[in-house]
Amino acid sequence: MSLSYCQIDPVEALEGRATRITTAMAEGESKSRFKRQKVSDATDNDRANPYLSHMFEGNDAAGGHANGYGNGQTHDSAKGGMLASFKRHASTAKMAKVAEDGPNNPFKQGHQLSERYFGILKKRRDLPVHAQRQEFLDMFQKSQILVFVGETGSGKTTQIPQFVLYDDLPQLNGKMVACTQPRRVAAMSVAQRVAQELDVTLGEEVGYSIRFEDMTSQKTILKYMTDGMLLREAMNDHNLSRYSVIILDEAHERTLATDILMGLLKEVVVRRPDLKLIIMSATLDAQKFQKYFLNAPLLAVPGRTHPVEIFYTQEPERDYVEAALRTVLQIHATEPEGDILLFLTGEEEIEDAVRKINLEADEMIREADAGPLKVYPLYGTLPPMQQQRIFDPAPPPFKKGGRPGRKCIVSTNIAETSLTIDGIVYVVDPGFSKQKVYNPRIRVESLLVSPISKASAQQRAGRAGRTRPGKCFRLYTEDAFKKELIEQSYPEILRSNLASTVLELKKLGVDDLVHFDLMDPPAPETLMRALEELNYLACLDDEGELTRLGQLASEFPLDPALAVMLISSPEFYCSNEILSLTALLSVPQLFVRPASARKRADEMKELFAHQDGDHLTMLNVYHAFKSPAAQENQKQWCHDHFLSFRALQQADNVRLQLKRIMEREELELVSTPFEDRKYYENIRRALVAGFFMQVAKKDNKIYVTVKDNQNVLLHPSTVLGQESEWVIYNEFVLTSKNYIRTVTAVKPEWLLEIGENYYDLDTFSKGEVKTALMRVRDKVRKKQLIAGGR
DNA sequence: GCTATCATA
Repeated sequence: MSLSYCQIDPVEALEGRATRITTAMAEGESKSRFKRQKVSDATDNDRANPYLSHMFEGNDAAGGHANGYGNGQTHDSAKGGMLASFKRHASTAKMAKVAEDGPNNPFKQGHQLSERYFGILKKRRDLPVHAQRQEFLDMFQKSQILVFVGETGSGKTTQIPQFVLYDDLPQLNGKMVACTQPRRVAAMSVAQRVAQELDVTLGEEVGYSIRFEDMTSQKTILKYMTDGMLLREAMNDHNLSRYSVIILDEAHERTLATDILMGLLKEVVVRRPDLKLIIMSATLDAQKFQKYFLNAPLLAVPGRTHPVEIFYTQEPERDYVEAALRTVLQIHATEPEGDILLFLTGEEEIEDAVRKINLEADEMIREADAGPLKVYPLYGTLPPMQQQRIFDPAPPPFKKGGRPGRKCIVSTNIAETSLTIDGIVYVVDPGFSKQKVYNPRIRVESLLVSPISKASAQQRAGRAGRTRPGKCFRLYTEDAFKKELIEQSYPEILRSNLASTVLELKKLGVDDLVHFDLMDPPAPETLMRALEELNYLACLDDEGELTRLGQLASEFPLDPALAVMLISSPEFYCSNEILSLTALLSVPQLFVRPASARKRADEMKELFAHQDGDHLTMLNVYHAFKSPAAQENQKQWCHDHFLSFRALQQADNVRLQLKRIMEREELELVSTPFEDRKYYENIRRALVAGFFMQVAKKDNKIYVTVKDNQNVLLHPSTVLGQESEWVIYNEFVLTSKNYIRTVTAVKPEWLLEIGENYYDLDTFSKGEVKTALMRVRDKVRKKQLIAGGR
């Protein structure tokens, strides 16, 4: 298909390109490769600026004589105040307007509304959703479930929960309104914005709840939270009884947590007729939500955006990176002022592209009198300081009245949803992103560069119209867009290993997984694999019921194998160490290896290396990080040792959270004395308790995974030598070859002893692994016999 | 001889 590409040497491809551009410019046909198609709406959004709040003092606690001002309505009574005449689910937009107009704060007894409040109120009433407030209320009051469609810029995330507050009055019966977000930053910044809009202190009437931070109190009536957080709460309160209304925002993103919540809430609304549910989504798939929720009524509100012109290539591009670079330079040479956003797939590709654009731009400046061009990379693992640079203003022209300067941001799809950059006028979309895929047959998750969906393409285009009309250059044909791109990306639940999810569902009280009503049910094989995995981990018994161990494991925000390893670790006298290791294994890569200093980075890593493997090496790193020498200036220390400060900090944070759960569940925190000969051996044995299913055995030169019989290689980043016969691994990475990464040497006797059920040799197919294990088993038996005989 | 999209508890 035309979206695929053949890899050609990019440098070679780039040569001869400068001429092409110059010719194109000279002939005035710079956009000849593109066919103008249609005008689409782009995005704008009113989302809160997290920095905004610092501009205001934001405290009105000093004021507040309660008196019945104006409209003869009230003095502030204990119940209602400004809202005294409101009845639950019987209010009108008009009534809300009167209450909003003050002068007293309807949600904060005895407080007058501030000047800032009225300033914001004016702007709020300009938002598209406000025109349909009454319509919204009519539907909300009539129906238990409502699907709400609002394009970006409609104001749905900030306004709808407030509309709900005025009509649901959760304070009257001690309940809350919840609004979920897929991302933590969004939950935080939206809560902050809405607290301002309601003229209350963040954390009081309006709060948020995310992992590591609960910014709510007894007073809270509106709570923004991550979808994962609400799911956690559901585990201990199957009816989510603290809430009278639950709003699932950004449902179209179809995160795993959102999908599970939808399935769950579909059941909860039956048990709780008093609970109302609002599903908020972008336009495209609204009907699908409606249908899933038994034809719930739908309300649609337009967004407010600037138009974006879309251009397609006439012919498919062979090499999307080369085509992307060419397009960026062409825009710079020929288009009026405005910044550029280019979407590529990963760190290396992006750094490479940044380098090349810089080179070419310099040449254009020298030879074609082009304006200055600042190029910035953007991806998730980029240090925050460098991420911040994308917000720097574009460079000014070289001389007054000269050709305009601009910035060009080369980004992963982090700029598609998570980060918005103002001032982007041109988007270049090659049509690819890295996506997670799961192969249940070999139980491997991997990342693959794949064509994006139509919905993603639209989202990307929208990024060009945030501040004014923009243009989007799609590096594929219109035909490819129409015929080859799927409508929506596959939801995460269809692309993941579901071991964690199945454990969560069990804990949520869902017994019959097969009949659990999910919007997109995963393949039966994926479910079977998950159940099998949990059974081997002894989290589920043979009947599929949650065991005591499974109950415990579900308390931890960890993959089941990691949770089981942690819970078992006191038996191996090393729970303190496994606690650290578990935290380290659940954060991003510790070791930093910049292209410019690979050798020095490797030398530094050598300092921490442990001959028995990467897990122990990571533990050494953590211990060194916590040593007095490093604590003095952690950041510098990490930098000097080519370690990721962010990852280590995060690991510290996770460790603390896990430790609290250990203490709550009365799991002992113990260590083998460091001087003890068995210090490291105990840790390696504990590893086996969680990862006995991820073992490989050396067979001649290559390794073969146990049971799945996959040929694998040790990842070159390992500290382990080639001589270890049996290894456990943390992950299977499928790139240029099959690699196993983060590996540690183990003894086969431990596998038979600690992973007893899995290592029932009758279940093994004939082969080198089985024969070797049988030999080990016989040896162990003989030893036991002799020992027993004495 | 190394290819980490983005999130989440």
